[in-house]
Amino acid sequence: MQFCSMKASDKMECYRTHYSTEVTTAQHGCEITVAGWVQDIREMGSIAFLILRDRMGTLQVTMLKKKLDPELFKKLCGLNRESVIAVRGTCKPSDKARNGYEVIPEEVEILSEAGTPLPMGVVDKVGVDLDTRLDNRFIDLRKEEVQAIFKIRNRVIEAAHGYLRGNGFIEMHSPNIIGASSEGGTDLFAVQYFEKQAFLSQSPQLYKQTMMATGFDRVYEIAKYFRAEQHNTRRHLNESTAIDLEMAFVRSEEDVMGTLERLIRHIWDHVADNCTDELSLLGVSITVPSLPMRRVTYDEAVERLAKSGVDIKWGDDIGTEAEKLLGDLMQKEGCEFYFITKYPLEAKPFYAMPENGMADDRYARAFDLELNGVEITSGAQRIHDVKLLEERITAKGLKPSDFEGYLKAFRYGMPPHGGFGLGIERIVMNMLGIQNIRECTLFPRDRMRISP
RNA sequence: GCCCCGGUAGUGUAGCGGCCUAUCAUGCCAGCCUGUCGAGCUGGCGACCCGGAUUCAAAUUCCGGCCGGGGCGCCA
Repeated sequence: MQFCSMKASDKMECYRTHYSTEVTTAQHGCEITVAGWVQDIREMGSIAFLILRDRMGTLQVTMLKKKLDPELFKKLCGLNRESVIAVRGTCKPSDKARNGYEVIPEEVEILSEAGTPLPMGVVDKVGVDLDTRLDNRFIDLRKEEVQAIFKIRNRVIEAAHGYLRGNGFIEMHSPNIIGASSEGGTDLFAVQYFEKQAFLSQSPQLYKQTMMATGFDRVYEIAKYFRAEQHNTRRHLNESTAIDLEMAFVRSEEDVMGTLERLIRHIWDHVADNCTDELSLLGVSITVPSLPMRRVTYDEAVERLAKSGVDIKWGDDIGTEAEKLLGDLMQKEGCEFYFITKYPLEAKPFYAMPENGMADDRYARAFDLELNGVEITSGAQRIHDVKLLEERITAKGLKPSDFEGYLKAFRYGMPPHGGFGLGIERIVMNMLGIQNIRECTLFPRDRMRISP
């Protein structure tokens, strides 16, 4: 260890030689420098303990009053909790301390003093409302269980990038500021764009489809969805994130569903392999789904629900309560994940491919992927015939002329294609059993909140 | 858009017409303690969202405002 051979110097040469959990028996007896946030100080008269937290965990700095410079003892014990410090000292093995060692300080540098009282505690033994936590998210995120959610979220996204790039998809970025034409189905946020009115995009749908006319064949985007719906629920955000993809030369929606289920399996696999600490911290065990995932047609779902006493008018979407009930029914059969396929055409957006390619078909080649009764993905084979697309736009009460920029991409060679959008917050929420989706995004945007 | 519910110290709560000079915990401040790790003990600090109204009396009832939570619809 090069740090072992380092001479003690008057000045701290660096703020950190080791993270809390990186210290091994090799460092015992050597000088190390550690840095982080002061989580707690327990002063007991002649001995005091300072718990220092860094991104890997916590460690203990032990101060014996008799053996320590009085100035240094006072300086360390007088710190406010959550101040940021660097401590240079000797690493001493100890079976009484966490991680099997403690740091006997020789020098401390106060890098930032925390004010008091804290707007909320990091390790206090009292509850904190989600709202208070979100108002003070920078402190909330100091909690290891909160960090665990985002470490797992990071792995989810990492897995998606890895799987998709490994399977010929290229990452794209579509504009978030769009002109008037939109896919419909939701309210958009209006923004002033110089002298014009513009909107925040509800999804990259029309752009990723446009990309199918280019020859890239397979694209994906970690996309932002902006939706101006006045919903106020535990599973909706006004700004959300999705893994959105589109693939060309598909024979049917089955090709898309196959990609989706393999992607999901890879994500679950990757999280299971790389997040054991985080999962156990959150008390969650996850099961990598086996393939193929169960397919249930819309008609079957409606029939099953009818048998359980919930009547859905054919053609209507399956409501939240019914969706939950179906989730319970499927779970009894051992299916956490299941597709609902063959939706009524009328229940799906204009770009969904009718089952037999006719504008007045009864069903669409569209599917949702459900996880424990919550929709995490919506997808379909898309219409690639411009005539049919225009008919469907009209049938939805929209004007084809408003979609001219989009339709143009279909007139000069557009292959059959399909795709889906997979909500990242919804994945994390349902994977980890989190009750409120706001916990799954750093700075959530909901009906009331635009800050921080 | 529709329908419920709530706002009491920094944080989380109890109180729901007079017993409130407002409970408890946590936090903060001071003191004691040589092995703490949800440390312990002693003392102290700190709050009824705002504006009207009712009443002898309002944290408590009513009206309005502001802020927030949840459900539905819609969706990821």
